[in-house]
Amino acid sequence: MSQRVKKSLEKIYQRLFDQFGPQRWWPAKTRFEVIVGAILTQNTNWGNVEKAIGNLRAHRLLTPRRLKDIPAEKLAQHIRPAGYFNVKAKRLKNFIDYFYKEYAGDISRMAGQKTELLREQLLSVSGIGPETADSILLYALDKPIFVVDAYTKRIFSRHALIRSGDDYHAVQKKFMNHLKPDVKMFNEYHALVVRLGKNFCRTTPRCAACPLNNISRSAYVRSILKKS
DNA sequence: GACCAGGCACATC
DNA sequence: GATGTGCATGGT
Repeated sequence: MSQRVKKSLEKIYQRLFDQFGPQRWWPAKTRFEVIVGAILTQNTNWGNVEKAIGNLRAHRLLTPRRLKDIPAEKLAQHIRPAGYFNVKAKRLKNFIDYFYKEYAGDISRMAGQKTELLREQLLSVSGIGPETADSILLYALDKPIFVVDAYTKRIFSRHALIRSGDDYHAVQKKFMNHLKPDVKMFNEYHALVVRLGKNFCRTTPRCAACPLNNISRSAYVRSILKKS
């Protein structure tokens, strides 16, 4: 473990938190709703997901039992605004099948299981990849897992804390090897990265208003940039 | 009208 | 193992 990386990751977290404050993720009423949202938000703007969730709520479909009983084709029509509605309907049904098979549709029972086992199980469900699995673990089940997304890769490679070619697991390891496993902090950290990514770091490498501006000029980053 | 958004599975080379 | 493609809506 590198002390400099640890310092940088902690400093960036602090800077983002000071700038944006607590993000209060995940925006959902129940843990089950978090899981539904995690699948619906794949490659999709959150506003569209809210519309789909609104439809599900209006039709009283936001329970494991109701989603178990509804056919995928019918479910797809309710979640249209979230995009990819046919594949996402199947993915929700795939999760529900697993959820009943392993935990009888009981979220508390699921939450009582070990993180590593849960992650393995979630990844075996067709339609749940690393980011969705980790979002479920962290935001629905309160497991200390760091969620990586496209923003994380873009922002932290620009700040030379990861390599641009690093895969999901490599990036996740970087964070988890250098930060204490803290559910509340991991929760905020990922949400803050998304917040930053939405507002800054879109196209230009560095913009003047970015809260991380002078962090990227740290001695550590300078030394990395010099080498490359 | 192009481009993007809190991915993933599958085909092809 | 790397790279390409389909899936689809709604906002900017």
